[in-house]
Amino acid sequence: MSTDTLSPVSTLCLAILQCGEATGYEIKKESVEGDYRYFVDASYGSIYPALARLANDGYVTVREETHPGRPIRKIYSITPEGTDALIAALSQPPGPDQRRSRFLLVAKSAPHLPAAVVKAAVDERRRLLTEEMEHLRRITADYSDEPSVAWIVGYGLACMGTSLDYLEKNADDLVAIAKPPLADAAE
Amino acid sequence: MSTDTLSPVSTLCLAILQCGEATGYEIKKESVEGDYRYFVDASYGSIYPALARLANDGYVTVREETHPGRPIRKIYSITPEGTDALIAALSQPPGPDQRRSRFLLVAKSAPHLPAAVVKAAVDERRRLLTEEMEHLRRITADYSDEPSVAWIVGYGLACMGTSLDYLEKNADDLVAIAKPPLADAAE
DNA sequence: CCGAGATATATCGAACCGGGATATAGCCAC
DNA sequence: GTGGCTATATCCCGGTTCGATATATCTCGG
Repeated sequence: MSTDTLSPVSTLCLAILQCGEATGYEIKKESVEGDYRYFVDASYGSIYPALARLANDGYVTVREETHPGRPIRKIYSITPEGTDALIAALSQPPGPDQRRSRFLLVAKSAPHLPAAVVKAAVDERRRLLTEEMEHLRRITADYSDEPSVAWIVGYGLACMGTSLDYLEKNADDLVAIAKPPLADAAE
Repeated sequence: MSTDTLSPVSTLCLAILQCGEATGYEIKKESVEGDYRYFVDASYGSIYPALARLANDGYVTVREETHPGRPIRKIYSITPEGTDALIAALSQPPGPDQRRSRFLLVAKSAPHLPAAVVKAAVDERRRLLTEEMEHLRRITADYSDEPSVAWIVGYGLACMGTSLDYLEKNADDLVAIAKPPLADAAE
């Protein structure tokens, strides 16, 4: 093993490949639209280099399919060494979740922002959460045979439910904190 | 305005400076230990270049304090243009939260992992969540005069509470999904 | 039926970011 | 008094993002 610690994207690629071979394009789609989208995110610029490194380290193999005209399809498969590396990587303590929230930055800055901006952010967030939860509920049926996906979806629904609930109950308080639109004489 | 879209780190710096002048060191501490740590994260390697860009664009000013021996203290203050840029940046729809969760990757991969690994991850996560919530409860009193911080802390506590609750109720199910330690004959 | 746009697929490059190493000088603990 | 921590900034390497580019098929609106 040339590197003892796998980068997050490399770990993600191995985890996806553990469920079956895939192309870089499919891995990206999985991490943007698929079951993984709620807790990872990766772009071409990180996935393809990561796959190249993994191939170089012997953790994945590549098989090329040439379709006339189209770019070469590079299909990646995990190797036994790759499986070992994945298990080793996932065996390390996971550490806290990392959350990046533009919305919470707006909330924190509410005292310095016009009330309309705060209100728009709250509404947008409520909309997004509602949409997301609907989507999760819709796909629950499709994946009921994969229990780990069901577990994760349940987790996501629980967290988003609480989030939405807090938002609906406390939206007015937050907007009230914002800078009142009329009295801007006093900074 | 030379750039119409601020980078996330630049936005963060402006948001912090909006509450008062600070050095790069203090901004970093705020984003790692302070009120912002739950939803952003930034390092020296991103903060200092961002501050330089902001200064270059006229969004912040720098004042230098030379203490004998120590490195020069560069104290940054936001300008009116900076405030405008901050408000403009925060006025754009915030988009969904981004969550990076090593733990959920473990959960998703549970069928391919030894039960002990899954159990360790669950325990570690429970520990982290409990610690984090205790810390939040402790600081609630200190910041009761800043209502936006109180709002965010309430939000965080609600989400973490649900998270912990789901974890405690469903931990066994997840561990049960993991690969049983004895029967590893059939892959 | 023709062109606009989407889909599938990979690559490249510039800018940006993360984490560690480096420098320095008081202060605290042992 | 030595080693480690705090305060403070800078530099660098590798990893990451995001957009541009290439190209062939397929689909949809006009």
